[in-house]
Amino acid sequence: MDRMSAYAALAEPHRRRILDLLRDGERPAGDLVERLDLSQPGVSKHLRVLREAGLVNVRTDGRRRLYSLRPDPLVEVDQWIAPYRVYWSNRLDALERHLEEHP
Amino acid sequence: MDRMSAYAALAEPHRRRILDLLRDGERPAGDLVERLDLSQPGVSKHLRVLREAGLVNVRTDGRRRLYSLRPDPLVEVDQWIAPYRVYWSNRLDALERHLEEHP
DNA sequence: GGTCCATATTGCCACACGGTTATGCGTTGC
DNA sequence: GCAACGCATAACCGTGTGGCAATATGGACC
Repeated sequence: MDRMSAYAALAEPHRRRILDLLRDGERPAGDLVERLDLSQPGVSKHLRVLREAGLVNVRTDGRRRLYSLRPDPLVEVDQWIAPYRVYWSNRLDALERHLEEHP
Repeated sequence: MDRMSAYAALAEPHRRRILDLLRDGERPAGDLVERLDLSQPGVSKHLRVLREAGLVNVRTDGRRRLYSLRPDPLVEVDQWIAPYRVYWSNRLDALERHLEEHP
């Protein structure tokens, strides 16, 4: 298994859910297992993918492992989408102009 | 094959490249084949995925098929990322404050 | 040291993905 | 009609993914 891109990491719904949960702050892995309706090893595997994609940080605290968000790769994705934002806002502008001229 | 989510569709680099090319406007499939270093059926398969994910439109023009961008699913992705934008801009603010207070 | 707790890793499996070559199918132009 | 074009689909294949149960690892507590 070689490292997965941020885009590929985001393709999996459970992984997006994990990131959403981490927006509230650092959480131990077990916390995530409780809310994900997925086996513990399943969650652990997804966490590994997110780690390798650079989307999360881990910190060991006693026997727990605390995960937190590391948004850098998301910034990259956001930058990829940015030009499309321009694209669709232009189309909305065009629509508005159309509606103004043909009410 | 059941329908692929926009996120999953974006996981494939060739497909992102196709969308990038379509930002310049409508293009026939063959045009995309030329620039993708991929067999014609390969491109065709990716176009099918993009169609089923709602990311592109097709229009038949004689024996060509013209593809164009349909950004709606990207808007959804953008909306998913939006809260993270807040997240990392807060972190940047915090960094700035830190630097101001400890120059 | 031994036991329990929290998490990671392994082994296994069904299945989907991405690629290729070969083929089908509608359209155009002679 | 028929040959060539443009593209889609079919058939096939190696590889990766995502799920689970079982096991290993490592810290905490007695």
